[in-house]
Amino acid sequence: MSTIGFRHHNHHHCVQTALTKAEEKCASRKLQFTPVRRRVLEILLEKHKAMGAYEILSVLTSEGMGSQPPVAYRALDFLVQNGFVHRIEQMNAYAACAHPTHDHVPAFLICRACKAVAETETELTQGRLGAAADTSGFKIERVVVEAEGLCPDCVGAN
Amino acid sequence: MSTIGFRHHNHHHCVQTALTKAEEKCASRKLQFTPVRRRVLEILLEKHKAMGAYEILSVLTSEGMGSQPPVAYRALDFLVQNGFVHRIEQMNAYAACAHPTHDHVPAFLICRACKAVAETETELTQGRLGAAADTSGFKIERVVVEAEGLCPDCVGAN
DNA sequence: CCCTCGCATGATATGTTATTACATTTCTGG
DNA sequence: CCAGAAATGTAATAACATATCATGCGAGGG
Repeated sequence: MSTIGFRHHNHHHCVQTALTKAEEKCASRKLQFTPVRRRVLEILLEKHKAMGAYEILSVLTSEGMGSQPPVAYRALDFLVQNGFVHRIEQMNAYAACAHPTHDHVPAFLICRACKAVAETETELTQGRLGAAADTSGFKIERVVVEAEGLCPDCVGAN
Repeated sequence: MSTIGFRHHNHHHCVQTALTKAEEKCASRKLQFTPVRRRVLEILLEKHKAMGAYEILSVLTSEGMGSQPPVAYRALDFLVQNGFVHRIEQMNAYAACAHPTHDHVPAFLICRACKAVAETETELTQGRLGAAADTSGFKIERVVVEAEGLCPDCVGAN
């Protein structure tokens, strides 16, 4: 899979596509794609950046969709749970999944200058970590892989 | 390097050794290994687990070494900066480094049941992530690799 | 010797992120 | 239509982290 996130593209189109896919996936799994959940995903897709829960909440509030933290956290939990959104641990923030149509182990490239986030993929049990887990008898269920550095634009700009 | 953390060992001995090493390293680099910094490292080494900043602070407080959050955070910053302690992003917690004598990229195995943490190593630019970075022109400076799952003890106990 | 500069600490306040708890409403399947 | 499950509304609070400014203290230069 190729990296997504540091390229220009037809954004309106990709937002619509992703929302439609999410709708279909929820329908087929009998999940409730409620207005708040839908709107939170849409906000993340539109912004195309990692956003904090309170940042998302403030958008919701300005639109009359709830003003208390649990509103945002519940929607985010649902979206993360179902693979539409990933949590970036390093930033305490959330970003729409770049390829939600298939199961995968996400890995991120995070620019420390402009905060852009690109998503790529990795394996659950990579080389050394997987080996270490095997050796010690540890059973890996989830991995967080997040690289911090400078994105192409910011490397140039210093 | 082997995984450390899910094995029994002479704990008093390893604490003392690590403290001595830290002392030496600070001396050689002209860093101030002050009482608070030393004690925070010692607390983490003794506990041999990831601890939150406020958990550490409460120990310090009970010993009369300061009671305000900045006391703990400053000491932790120093210890992290100098490679004596790692921050576990997923847990908002801190753990003493298992092999502080050489520079490395830490990777963690974190038990979701008992919260035990084992540290191993990885490369800055592993397989797919490194490839993705190269392709897109992203310059990786730091990586966070944290696996969550069940440690040998908890796999057995369910 | 003493000054001062850099670093560490003390202390207060505040900012940011996340959860608990409980009442109420809406949806879904039988 | 009803009962139970799922989602939402709302208030309060917990947990994690930083900004700011005052104070102490030790090493090196004058």
